[in-house]
Amino acid sequence: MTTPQNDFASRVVAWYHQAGRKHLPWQQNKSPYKVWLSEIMLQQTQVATVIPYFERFMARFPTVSSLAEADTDEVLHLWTGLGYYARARNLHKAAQLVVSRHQGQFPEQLDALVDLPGIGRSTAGAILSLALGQAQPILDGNVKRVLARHQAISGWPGKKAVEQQLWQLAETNTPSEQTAAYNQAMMDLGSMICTRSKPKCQACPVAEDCLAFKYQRQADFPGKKPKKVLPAKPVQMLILRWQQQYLLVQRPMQGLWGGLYCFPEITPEDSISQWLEQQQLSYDAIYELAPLRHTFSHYHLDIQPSLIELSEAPNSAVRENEQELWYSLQNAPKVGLAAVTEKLLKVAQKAP
DNA sequence: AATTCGTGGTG
DNA sequence: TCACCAAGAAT
Repeated sequence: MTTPQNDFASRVVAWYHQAGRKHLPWQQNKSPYKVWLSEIMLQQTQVATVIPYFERFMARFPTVSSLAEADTDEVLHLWTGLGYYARARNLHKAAQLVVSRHQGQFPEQLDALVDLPGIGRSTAGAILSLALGQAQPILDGNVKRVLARHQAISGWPGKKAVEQQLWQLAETNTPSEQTAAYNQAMMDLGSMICTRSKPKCQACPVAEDCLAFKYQRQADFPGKKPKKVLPAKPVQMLILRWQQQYLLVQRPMQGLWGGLYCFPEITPEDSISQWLEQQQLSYDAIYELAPLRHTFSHYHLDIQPSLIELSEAPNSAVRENEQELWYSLQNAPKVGLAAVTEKLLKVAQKAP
């Protein structure tokens, strides 16, 4: 076992062996498949949130080929509540490409990995370094924070120039030996020590030459994203109930909640009774449920849900060319739902 | 290059 | 209650 050639890396690697995380589910019997799946789930998502999803996913799809053969609906079903559903759609496509293009084996070259949907440079670097021991740098949010503070890189990493500087640093700091330990250590340092608030610099192996620590300007790095006032979008959601089943309509694969099954939506100006008439649906009662605000990264969705008790069996599709289904909690079909849809289903179940 | 993609935890 | 944002990639 060779010691990393640069002093920064050797301190980081030594710290990893002493205090790094080694018992996460995707670190056991590491494989490119496990590392890939975990890296995709962990994008913009915290470890504690991911763990149960990862376990369920691995239990159902233990291999890349089993994932490739699955229905997209079932993949989205296992992703329900995790968010950023394009990750699941891309994961599924990439699995099929690994089978068709690479004979079921993960490619071991960076470019071939980046050519798969949902895999960018950092995720590719993580797969190659963590699972295969290749000397590839990574640059996730944790690494960005550690490097930005250590070298006092100013500016928001969302800016291309800042990102390029950080990649340059990542490349020069990443050792050619023990790269897996180094990369894992950098992520652990970022999430456990070099936290965004109240960093534990006393426990940091690279605090002695950290510029942010030297000047006590940890809060200044990395630069913050310019804040904007989120717009609010009002919408009515129609919860159509017939014999304890609820009408859900599949959304287009592109865009928000792509491929998920959601309640029909109308604008706040639209009349529910007119909409029902157009759909040739008759009803016993309409209950206006409590409004709720669901906040995305880029806007607030102000939802006015209405529970509509139908009075006779629905006979036709709500719209042509759209998948629809009648969902019951007792016999739930394996399709993808947004967190809000799940929440409203439970609310409706309790309502009269 | 700046936006678009979710959700739950945290202070 | 609410702003902030976490193991990014695609467009």
